[in-house]
Amino acid sequence: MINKDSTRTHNDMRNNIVSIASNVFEKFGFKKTTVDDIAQALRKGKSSIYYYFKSKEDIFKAVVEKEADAHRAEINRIMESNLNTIEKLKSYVKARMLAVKIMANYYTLIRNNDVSNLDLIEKLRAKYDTEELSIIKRLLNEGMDNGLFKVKDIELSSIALLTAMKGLEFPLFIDSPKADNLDKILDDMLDILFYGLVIRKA
Amino acid sequence: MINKDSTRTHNDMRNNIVSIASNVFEKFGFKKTTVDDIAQALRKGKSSIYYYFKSKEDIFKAVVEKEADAHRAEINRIMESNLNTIEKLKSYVKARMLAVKIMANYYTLIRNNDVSNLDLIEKLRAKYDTEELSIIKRLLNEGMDNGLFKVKDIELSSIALLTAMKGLEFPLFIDSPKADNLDKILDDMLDILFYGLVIRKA
DNA sequence: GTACTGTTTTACTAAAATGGTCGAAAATTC
DNA sequence: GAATTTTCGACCATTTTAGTAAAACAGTAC
Repeated sequence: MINKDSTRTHNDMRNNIVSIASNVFEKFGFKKTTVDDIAQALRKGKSSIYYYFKSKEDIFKAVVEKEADAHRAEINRIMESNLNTIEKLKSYVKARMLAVKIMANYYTLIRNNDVSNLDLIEKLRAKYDTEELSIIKRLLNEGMDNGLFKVKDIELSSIALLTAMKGLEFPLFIDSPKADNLDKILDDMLDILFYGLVIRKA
Repeated sequence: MINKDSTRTHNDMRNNIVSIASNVFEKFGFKKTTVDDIAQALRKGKSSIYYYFKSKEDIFKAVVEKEADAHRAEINRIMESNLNTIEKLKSYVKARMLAVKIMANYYTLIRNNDVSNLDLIEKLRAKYDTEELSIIKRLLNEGMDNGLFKVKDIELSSIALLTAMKGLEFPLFIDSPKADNLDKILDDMLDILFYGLVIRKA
């Protein structure tokens, strides 16, 4: 029978590996990082890693998930705020674009788009895209409920919005604007985007 | 017969490769950079690289040499200035410590000190150390000539000074101080170092 | 001292990756 | 059109890497 202390230290070790692996992956990227690199940073043997994780990909997913958690916390803060739905959607889009920085490892993998990692990219994309669509739908539904939005097909509009944000990723990859510039860029583009969504009030 | 234009474009291509390779080596380090990485950055096939360079190590040496040239230009500017020899030596030491940044690839190789690269490190170390000793000796000789220095054994003092500067590299590796802080740190340490060298004037 | 558990390490394997070469094709020059 | 230069695909030998199994180690309980 596993005692609770050993479970706790097991999880402590897993968290330690994830934390250190995050730094190593950020430095070298998924492909160029070896499990031995991570082991050396931990001052352990490579095989020890496999005691805690199934594979290199398993470690990487845990790293991305930890980063995603930080991003989710930010999204939840926005969703539960007292902002009207337009402001919520604006804040959400900003936070989502900043995810490029918070979820650094995930976006680096996507940016490099190395053909050898397509399988992993697709797995992760599917997972996080589903989450994003869910959030966008909640916001569009909330807007429909309170009369701020008029959307004929929430499903299609959600997909369109997500696709638009993904289109914005590329310039962000290339040229990291300062935070205030990012705000201005997004404000301008969101005002244009909303023009077709918001009911005009006299 | 090679015409001069083809020699020029050949050299242009070599310079282009060195320039692009410099960025790739800086990003990934010598070991993790593959020749294919460099080729992809150049949008050429890997084999094309071998038309211009003998080996991966050959490319890296050319990269380091290009960085060293920038450093040499700075050193020559100091040596040919009208400063007195004490000020020259101070300026030299500062410039040399800044070489950690200018010769980024060389120092990154040394910092990582991966056992698999020891042969390459030793080759490069021998080359650039010899240059440095030569410069330090010139300065000490100049100081002896104009009475500003009193050095019993120029050879030993040169080696001691070079060793001291190498000792300073490590803290610089770890924590990149801002330029003005670096100036202050070096001024303080140089004043202490010179205390035993400069003839006291009444 | 023995038994057990959790963790780490050593030795190993199969597959993938890499440095580098060769010959042929393409592009360029004269 | 021929000569030269440049490029690339296919290939090879070697090295590296992800991952595994078994052994060893450290700590704990009795």
